[in-house]
Amino acid sequence: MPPVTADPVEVNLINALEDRGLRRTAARSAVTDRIERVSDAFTAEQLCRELPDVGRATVYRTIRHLVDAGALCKLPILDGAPMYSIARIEHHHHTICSRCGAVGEFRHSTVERVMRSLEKEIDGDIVGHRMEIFITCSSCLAKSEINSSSGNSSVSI
Amino acid sequence: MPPVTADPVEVNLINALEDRGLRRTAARSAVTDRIERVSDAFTAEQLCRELPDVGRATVYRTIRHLVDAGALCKLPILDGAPMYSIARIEHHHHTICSRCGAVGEFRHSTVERVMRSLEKEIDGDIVGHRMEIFITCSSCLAKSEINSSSGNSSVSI
DNA sequence: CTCACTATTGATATCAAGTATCAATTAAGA
DNA sequence: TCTTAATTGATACTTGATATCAATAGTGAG
Repeated sequence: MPPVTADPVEVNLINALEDRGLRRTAARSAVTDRIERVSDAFTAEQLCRELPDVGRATVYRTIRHLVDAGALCKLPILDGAPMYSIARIEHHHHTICSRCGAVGEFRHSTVERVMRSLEKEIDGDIVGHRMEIFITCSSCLAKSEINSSSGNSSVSI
Repeated sequence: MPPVTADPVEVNLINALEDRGLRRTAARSAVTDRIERVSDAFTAEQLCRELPDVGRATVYRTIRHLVDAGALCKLPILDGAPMYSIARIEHHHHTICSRCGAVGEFRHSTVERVMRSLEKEIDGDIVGHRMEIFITCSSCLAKSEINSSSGNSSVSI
């Protein structure tokens, strides 16, 4: 079964910054290039470690610009540093693997229908919503099957 | 229109701690009593300020025990300190007023149905989900109506 | 191309939330 | 009451993130 996807948009983070009137600089390009190469969600500290020649302040500032531009999603992580992922599709929700932390995006019309039906029941005006689905992703499932068939039970949650 | 509610369970935080084999102490009672009196969501720092005679470490520890016991929900706030609210109903989602921060709980069977239909499409096993609805609550709506008709705009966000 | 001006950078200091430490205290069962 | 282990809280520390500000580097005008 394929992962749930929907209308991926072209990702060009440095352009997203220029569209907001920000200059194209070496430091910003280094940050956006790196983010585009990371397939998973990442933390700010992680980026700082991978870009030792870019100052911490610049990494944090660039991330903030990208979130403001809507090019990055800040994921509502409960513990530890917040994580970010590229917003590849317009309005979407996230799947988060509770074992490896891999983040996926999905869009589902039923979620939007739920919102409309809730509108009648909620005591106030709905201005937005957010949904995360916690999963064990297929590669983690595969790993644990290998481990359990070999008698090795080293899966940590 | 009434707020959405569902089967409120009796809340007794100190008992929730005792059920987990933790002692009933003056400091813990002070913390749980305070939490039970707070109607809204709160932060750890807020509790510390309101309980100057209880050590910070104890406040943080007690909150963690309550979350572990399932008696408190840790809300996934994107910016600033995480907030906590009493888990009054079994499995539920949250409404968060984006103006005043008031947190409500709701349960909706359609959300559960969405999960079941997504199960077929997601690339992995679903192990949990979370949903937050951002609203402007009825009292904030009322305030802004009063202000716009009287010209007084003292609403603070 | 050069100049002038402003945005940007990044080392550093600082802030804020939260945790670890550990000696003193206290709850609770024998 | 006594004993023992749990609990407390002052303090130091860790971590994530922001503020400051002098030095640097884009960019548009001339």
